[in-house]
Amino acid sequence: MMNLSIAEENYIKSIYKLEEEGQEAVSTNALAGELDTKPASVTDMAKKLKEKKLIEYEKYQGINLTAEGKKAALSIIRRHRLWECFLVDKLLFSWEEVHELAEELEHVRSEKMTNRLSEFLGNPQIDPHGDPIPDAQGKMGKPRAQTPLHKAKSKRLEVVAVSDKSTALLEFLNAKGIRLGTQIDVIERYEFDNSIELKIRNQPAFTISEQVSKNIMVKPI
Amino acid sequence: MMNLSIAEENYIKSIYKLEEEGQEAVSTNALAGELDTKPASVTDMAKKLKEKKLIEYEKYQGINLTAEGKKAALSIIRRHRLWECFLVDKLLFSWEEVHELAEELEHVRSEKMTNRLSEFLGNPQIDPHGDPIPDAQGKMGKPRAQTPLHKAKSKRLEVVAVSDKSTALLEFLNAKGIRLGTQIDVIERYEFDNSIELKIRNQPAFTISEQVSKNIMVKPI
DNA sequence: AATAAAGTTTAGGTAAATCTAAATAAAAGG
DNA sequence: CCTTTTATTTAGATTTACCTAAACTTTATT
Repeated sequence: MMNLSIAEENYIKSIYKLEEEGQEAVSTNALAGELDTKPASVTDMAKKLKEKKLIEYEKYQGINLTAEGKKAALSIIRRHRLWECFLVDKLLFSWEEVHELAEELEHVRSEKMTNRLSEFLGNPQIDPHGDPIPDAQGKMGKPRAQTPLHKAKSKRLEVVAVSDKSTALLEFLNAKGIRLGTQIDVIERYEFDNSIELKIRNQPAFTISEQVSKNIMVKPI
Repeated sequence: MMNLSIAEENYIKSIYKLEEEGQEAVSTNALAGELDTKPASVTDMAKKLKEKKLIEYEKYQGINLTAEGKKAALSIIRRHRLWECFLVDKLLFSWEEVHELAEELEHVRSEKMTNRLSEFLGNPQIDPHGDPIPDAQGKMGKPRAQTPLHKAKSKRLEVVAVSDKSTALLEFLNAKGIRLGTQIDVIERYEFDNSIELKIRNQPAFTISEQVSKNIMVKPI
């Protein structure tokens, strides 16, 4: 596999993420937003990654990963998620602390180390935020059937993942007692602002904004 | 503590190493050799590190770490050696494989993570090559009394550290059955090329070059 | 002490990854 | 369908960490 700089790896990862989120072709602007950089920088990098055959790219037509690009992305994501598992399971970090650290650890590229790490952790299938971990061949266990809470139909739900990994959201969820596996009862949906009133276990009901419910992935039980 | 780039961290680490090896003031050339770069680049970086008050430096007079520079160095070395322990103890790498990987892992700068890693490993005092690990306050357990094998006087010795961490040397030592704690009997010293004939346990005697014996640190038993 | 050799610095340049400002293309709205 | 808005690209700078070649110090040698 090609040797990618850290910057290149970050671009590949972000393109993969935006494709996953449903963008047919990833736009320069969207990518700049995701990477917190400027559109002009994205255009520059797009040319380079096209040169390396990691993306398909035509002026003004957006970006898509090639098969090789996808492979690279999955390898980076694998490393990222395994390190998150390590930080939570072994170093006892809580789930809101690990994303930033894993952003750095993921760039240490050694297949041998990655595979040993996986083994050491018991070959985990999902990371602390509920996301599936690609295997050594780059095959990603398809996520369990899941819907963002704001679109879920049932009243009884279980939290299976969180799509926003920002410290802010995860700390909020901690405070509310929401984690992976938590069972939620939807009490009321307010059309006005799309907020949702819900209840978990024996605690008093509380309300969350659409902003939050969009990022909680659930499945019915 | 200041925010250092990876390049800056590597310079600091190398300066520390050369100072330890006895250089009163570290020369531009020596540092260029250590970092596998060119003297002109060292001069450039020296100016920057002086600006940041991490080194003392005057044109043509060589380089020394300031107190702050020393602190930074010890923090990097702590991370490096803890990761080496992790790789050997937990991921079951052998001692010749871990130096390069730790060179990358060491640049992930998080005190919290470093301290948790240390705890997770049982607060080890020495790394897989026998070098002491600085504690969270940057205090380095002074190495046990040790001499390079080529200067040792006694006939019965124990290996306490290896100063060259190159894969080549460590693989050679593996092949010969020399590791930390190994007991060595010196059979003969040949003045001609300063090679040493030695014997370990029940194995047949063999000879090592001065190049090798210089890098094996021993203590008498 | 003069000169040669070795070590170090300066000057000027390059590549990667950014940026701003200006130019250009695509999309959206009347 | 023409114009305005939005998105994207180009051009030209900047920063970091390098480099080479030439100039300059220091040290060693006659």
